Amino acid sequence: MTADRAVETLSYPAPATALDLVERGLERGALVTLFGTCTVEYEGRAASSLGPGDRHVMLKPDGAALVHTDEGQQPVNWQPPGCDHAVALADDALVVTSDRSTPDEHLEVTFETVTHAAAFDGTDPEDLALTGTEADLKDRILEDPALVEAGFTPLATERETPAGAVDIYGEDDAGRTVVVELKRRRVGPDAVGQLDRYVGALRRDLHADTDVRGILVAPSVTDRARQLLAEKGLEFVAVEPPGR
Amino acid sequence: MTADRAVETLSYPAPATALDLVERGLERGALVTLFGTCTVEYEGRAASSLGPGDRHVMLKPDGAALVHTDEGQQPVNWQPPGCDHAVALADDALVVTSDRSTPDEHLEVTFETVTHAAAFDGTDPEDLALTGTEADLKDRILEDPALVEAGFTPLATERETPAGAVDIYGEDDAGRTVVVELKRRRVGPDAVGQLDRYVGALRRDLHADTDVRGILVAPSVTDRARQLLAEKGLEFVAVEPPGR
DNA sequence: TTCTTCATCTCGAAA
DNA sequence: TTTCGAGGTGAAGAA
Repeated sequence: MTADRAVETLSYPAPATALDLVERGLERGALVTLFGTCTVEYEGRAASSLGPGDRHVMLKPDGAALVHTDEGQQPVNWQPPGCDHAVALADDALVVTSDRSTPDEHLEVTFETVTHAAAFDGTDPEDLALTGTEADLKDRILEDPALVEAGFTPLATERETPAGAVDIYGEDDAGRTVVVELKRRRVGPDAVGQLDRYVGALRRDLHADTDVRGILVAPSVTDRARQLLAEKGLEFVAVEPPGR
Repeated sequence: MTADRAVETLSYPAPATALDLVERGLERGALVTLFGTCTVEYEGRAASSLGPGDRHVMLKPDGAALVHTDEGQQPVNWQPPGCDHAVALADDALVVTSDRSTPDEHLEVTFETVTHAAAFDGTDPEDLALTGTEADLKDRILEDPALVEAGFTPLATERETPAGAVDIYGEDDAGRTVVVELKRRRVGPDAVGQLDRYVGALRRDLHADTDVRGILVAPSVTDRARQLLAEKGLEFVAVEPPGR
């Protein structure tokens, strides 16, 4: 990048002109965007084809590629970070490709018209500070175990079992083993199945005379999940994640 | 939009000038992008804060908002479709907000410097044609049920049970009920739990003398999932999804 | 690398 | 509207 120009743009460029901007942008580690009429082909874990339309393409210096239409939060096509971007001319069309291996994946965007091209140079030193996650809910429970039930004593977090790591492992006031599974939001049947796997694994792992209780801690449960909890002999306690 | 200008751009605009472009762009249903130094605050299902840095902001006419850094496939902050975008000036800073209710969510991007602003007008009449999905795998099995096992007869798809809909419901050559759960990729313990829920629900639903087999059909399984299958008395058959 | 689980998951379909 | 499961899920942390 040049020190005095953090952005370089072109409107209605000739394909060769756009090619030059994109090539130089990728070369210097800029974030490159294109808007125009294009088709998109993808082949890799699956395969897709997208006919002509106006879309926004973003090529990131870390190798990520995103193709956005004017609708939806998710890109219509993409490539994850670590891909190699390339740009070329084919029959007067600008062709952008992004490839990777393991797994082999190929994305190809062919612009019949480039409406706009840009290369942005910038830095972002900041990390996102996020609250209200499952980790925050765990901290809240550990600070005040009575939120689960009076007399509950946490003994370990992320305790390993043959079925995976338990969110909070502890015991109740009668000395019975307690497995707590945490969810930051309303839960369905999948979370019950997860808790049941941990409880089952611990029942097999510990001595046969050990009683194991399973408690699902979340803001709320669906009807089907509640029924499943009853069938499996598991419990539910309503707790909101902190941080609003 | 004007018929002869499908894109409108500004480089290093004064805040008031950028405000004007963004307001008009949102008004006419254009896709609006901004690049510059900004801070981002979010509050809703969770809450987050992001200090100053250079980011790319995209406002879609359907109400989606995306904030991208130069790294990662996922936006660092976002708002789903259906939100109301607004833009304003505050102390000579350009402030972009995006709000929705149910749930109440608020996103606020404050630009200390706007490097670039653009409004794109376009249309996208095409739908993505995707192959290699679970639906394609289902079609493949229905065309050739012997891929599951010789003598397997599909009787229904999406058959409802108290635990949810079964991918393929059928019977084997001995007349036993068979529940097939399909996955387009290598499966872990979660898929086994899902199949087990369906099998359990059907065992309760059908007469007690009915034997119910559960078969997981996927390209491959993890070790832990295979062990879980054995514990639950469930089966696995390796089948690749078609397409490619 | 693979495995496992979380996610402001998103998205679509069905009830 | 809520519920449920798929997704080219992505991303993080651990083995």
